[in-house]
Amino acid sequence: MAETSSSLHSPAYVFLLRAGHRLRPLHQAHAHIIVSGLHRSRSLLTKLLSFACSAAATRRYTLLLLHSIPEPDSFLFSSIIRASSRSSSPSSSLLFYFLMLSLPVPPSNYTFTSVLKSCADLSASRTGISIHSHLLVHGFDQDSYVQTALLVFYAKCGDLVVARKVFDRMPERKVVAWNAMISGYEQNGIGEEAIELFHKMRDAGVLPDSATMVSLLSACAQVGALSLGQWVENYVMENGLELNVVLGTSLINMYARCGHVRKAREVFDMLPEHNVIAWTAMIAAYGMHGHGLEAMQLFDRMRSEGPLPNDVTFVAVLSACAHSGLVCEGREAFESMSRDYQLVPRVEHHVCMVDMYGRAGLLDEAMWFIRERIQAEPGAAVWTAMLGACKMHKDFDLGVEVAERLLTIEPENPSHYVLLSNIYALAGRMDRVEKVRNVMIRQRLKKQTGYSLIEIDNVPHVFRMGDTSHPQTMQIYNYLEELMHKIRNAGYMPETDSVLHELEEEEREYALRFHSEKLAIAFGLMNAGEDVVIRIVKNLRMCRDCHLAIKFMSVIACREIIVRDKHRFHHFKDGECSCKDYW
DNA sequence: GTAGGGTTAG
Repeated sequence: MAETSSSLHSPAYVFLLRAGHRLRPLHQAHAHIIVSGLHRSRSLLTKLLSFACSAAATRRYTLLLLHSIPEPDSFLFSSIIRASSRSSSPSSSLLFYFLMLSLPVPPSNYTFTSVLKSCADLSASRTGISIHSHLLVHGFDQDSYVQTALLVFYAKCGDLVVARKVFDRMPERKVVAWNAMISGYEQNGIGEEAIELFHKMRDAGVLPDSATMVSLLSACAQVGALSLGQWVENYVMENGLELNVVLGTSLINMYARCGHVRKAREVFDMLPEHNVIAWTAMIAAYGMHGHGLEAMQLFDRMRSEGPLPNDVTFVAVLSACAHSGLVCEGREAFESMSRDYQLVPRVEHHVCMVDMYGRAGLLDEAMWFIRERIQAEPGAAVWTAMLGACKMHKDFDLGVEVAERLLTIEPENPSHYVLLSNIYALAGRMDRVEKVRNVMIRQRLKKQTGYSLIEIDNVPHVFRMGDTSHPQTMQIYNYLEELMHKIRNAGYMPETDSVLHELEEEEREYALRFHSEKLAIAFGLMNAGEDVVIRIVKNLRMCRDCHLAIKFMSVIACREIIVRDKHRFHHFKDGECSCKDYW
């Protein structure tokens, strides 16, 4: 095919560049290329095709274009595969890849990085695994770019063991490879591993960059590692890493999830630019701390001076309303979503609405919403929210009905059984409680075990219920006994409801007194400085009894106690909780 | 022309 050096200086090329990713101008540029007699220029056609792929032009058009080119080469295929892998329909790149193989045109290392990225983004695990074997056949398994793409593919598909294998076998690990592995752990909810790998990275003498810090902060947010998060902020400042909107958002999220809403807001105000993700993160931050009014104020400001809210923003807004009892505001936001922003409510939004009505005690409204406003068959998440409401407001009949429906939808989920047995217990149906427990034992369903984490002098300590592994165990239990005695004298009465059947059989003897958050608080009161706020991170929801006990503890110990549970924050102070018992 | 980064319900 004729290639003239002039084709890249031709007016047609300028025309093409100007067209960019817009479809109609691309058609015009195509016409221009033909009219100027440059339709044999491979570089121009490659560029045109790549633009067409990024524009997610109709597949018909791109295929037509492709077929009009005689003997397309490896470079051309790699270009369009890369362009499609970054477009809104990455599956096209798989199509082009298999077309390439069938011709056959030999793939290159560039081909594999792109096509693996598509598999990762599509979670196309079977296809990705077969492509793994292709790249072995073509001898690209030692290419560090291909290896990193492969690692990311396995991590995105959730196979961290294989991802780690790829990582460990890399002869040379640059910062990008470390970042990919750290991010992989974090994205899969294994924040501890992400943090551990970060320490290994430092030991290996690899200098972290901004992307490392973003993933690391997410990991800190996940596990509640405040001191490491603060270290990261320091590092960023001292090493002159630019506080851009991505890094800033990660920092906001870390502070919010580690209990420091005010610091989160400071970072938000510091950012040079605010996109929809940064706004959403800050609204969510207020929401999870029960600061519904602040969340709504910020949302109003966003509507008047910020970017357009997206569906994630509305999840944050509705959740904030739900956790603060802002029913009218929430209802209006829900309507506004489709009316003003043409956003289609998804399951998450429905769940928030049901949760919002439910928490507020408007169980009829919640049921009405499920019946009338949800088009398809409501999923398990919606019923879980409904069940939570029944439990909170002690509507046992409805609760049992809902729980049984949940079990038919997701019979393999142990937490539904726990909820159902709780509802039966609250309703006094002990016979049913035993039945449910037996089903669980027969099916070997085990509920998650709870733990609580507290940092003292930047060192994290983890406690589990009835934990005796800590070196200070004796002192902690003695201290806790004494504390429980004091709060009983102050008027605390154990909420025995909560003892029932949240526990496995052998754990019952520990009952309520030694739930992990109580152990962590006792340990914190013993070891933290006088005026230090006690901060606990718990992986499950708190039970009613702990919630009540901690209110008393905040008075007796004269201390502010902040607990993050599975869903939100509780700030205990002077005998009250910021959630206003609204959780 | 190649690999890695932030927000969301229960």
